[in-house]
Amino acid sequence: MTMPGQPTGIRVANQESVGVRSPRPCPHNPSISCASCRLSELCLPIALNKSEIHQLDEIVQRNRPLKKGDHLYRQNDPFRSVFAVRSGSFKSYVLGQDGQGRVTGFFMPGEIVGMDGIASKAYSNSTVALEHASVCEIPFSQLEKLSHQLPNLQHHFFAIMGNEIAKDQQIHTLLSSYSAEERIASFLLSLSSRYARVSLAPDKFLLHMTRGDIGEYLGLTLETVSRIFTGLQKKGIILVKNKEIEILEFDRLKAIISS
Amino acid sequence: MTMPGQPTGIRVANQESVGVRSPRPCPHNPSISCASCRLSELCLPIALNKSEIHQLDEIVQRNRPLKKGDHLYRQNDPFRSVFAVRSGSFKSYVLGQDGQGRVTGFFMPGEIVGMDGIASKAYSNSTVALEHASVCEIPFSQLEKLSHQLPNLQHHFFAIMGNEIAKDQQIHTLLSSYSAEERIASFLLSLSSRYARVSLAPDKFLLHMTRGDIGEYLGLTLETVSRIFTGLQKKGIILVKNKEIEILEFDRLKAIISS
DNA sequence: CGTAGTGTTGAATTGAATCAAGTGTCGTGG
DNA sequence: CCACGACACTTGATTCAATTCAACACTACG
Repeated sequence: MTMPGQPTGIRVANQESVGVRSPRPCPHNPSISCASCRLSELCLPIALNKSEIHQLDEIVQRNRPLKKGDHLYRQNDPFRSVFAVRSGSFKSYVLGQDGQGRVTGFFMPGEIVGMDGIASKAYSNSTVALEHASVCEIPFSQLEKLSHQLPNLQHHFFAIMGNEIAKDQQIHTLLSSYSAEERIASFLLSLSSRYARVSLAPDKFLLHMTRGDIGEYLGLTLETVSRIFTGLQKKGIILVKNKEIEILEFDRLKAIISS
Repeated sequence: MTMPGQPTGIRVANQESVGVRSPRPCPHNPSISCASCRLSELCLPIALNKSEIHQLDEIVQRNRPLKKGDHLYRQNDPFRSVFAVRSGSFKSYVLGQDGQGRVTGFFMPGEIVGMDGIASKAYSNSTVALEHASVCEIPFSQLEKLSHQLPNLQHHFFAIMGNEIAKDQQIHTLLSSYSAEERIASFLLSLSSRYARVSLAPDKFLLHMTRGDIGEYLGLTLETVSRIFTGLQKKGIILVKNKEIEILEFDRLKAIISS
């Protein structure tokens, strides 16, 4: 089973070194339009025609870049917008009554964050940048209005939300019946295919989150995450160097999950 | 252990539920309209005016009742409709590669099931009746069309999906950081408030699912579920008699969660 | 350069799983 | 209507995977 989060299209990416992009406009550049954005076929504009994309463009606010540790929004903030990640990555988390944080998700370029606030009109978690990052802010009331005019957009946004629901159910399964090693293997494969999706190397990437973040997300302690990483490395399946992960044997990593 | 959802069959319903209903039309009655449905203020019609409800009525198909064990849909079936539970209850589950089932959700009257299929155009889980039950089937393409005409409906369906996403994230937190006892306490309180929502006794109700189902849902074994139930009973917090649960002390049950 | 945050590794502990009887309940068919 | 068999549930003994506790190493950054 693949992990939530990717429409599974194992696209092979360039073999550039970690984090290096092709020589396109700076990914943080706020002046790019939806039409020219390199994520347009992953993000909201998918399935829209030129004129529709232009209308979408009108309501999208391209915010200034966020620094590592900057919050996009906080738990209980009034809900106004959803955000399309443009560059960098984010984590969402909630604070338990004991002050402990629980990570509820990681978000990469082309993914939509903030949909948990739609129903209650307040965000139910906080979302913070894990590295330099930028987003497109999409005011939800305007998105609704525009969706009402553009059936394609309405259809696509229903699909995005449906995908989020399906993904969450996969995580439910993951947490309720997978071992620690299976969870980590699943997590790495999920990250890999999400990197592939944005044309970054699927076999060598940086973990911008800490071991503790991964543990909270997967329902494990940070010590267990660390031990599993070194275990997988000893087996020759992956290579771990601090925050850099290289997947050496995809097949064996996949085999762990379908045990 | 039973595989969730064998096609088996034809078992007739057990005694009527603990909470007694007011003497309204039979809840399985297929001839009721949205306007006259006693769930109208929980279900899709909320926030619609009379004429809008009438239009919704036109696309809703009131299917014949399902018997315990009947499937509403199965994993990989092409997605066509979402379903509003009208009476009875359902469970959704996926089959692991080992043939083991994992329960992904339980659904009660007024709740919407089937949204996991929206994105991929195929249901990602199977859904089966836990007792005599009936549903309103809402063909999704028609719901989309109508949503496009009725901004209120579009808004409300976005909210329903957003609510599902927020709910799934809470389960994520539950599974990733709560102990067995906390999970069970949380589960019982969730059921309780969902019974209250449909005007059934919140302190005394039947568990239509098995201990094994609950275990799969909460990431526990059926033995652990059973032990926790008897443990809570010994503490005087709940009363367990086979499938019947009575909550004696809500406060202490709530206190378990915020430990 | 020092400090705080992050990560690794080891040893001891433990919560829940597993293994194993045994009882209770219900629907079916004799 | 009763008896049988399948399934559901309980309870106990044992095991084990992951947590907890603890010490230390690395890295990054002002």
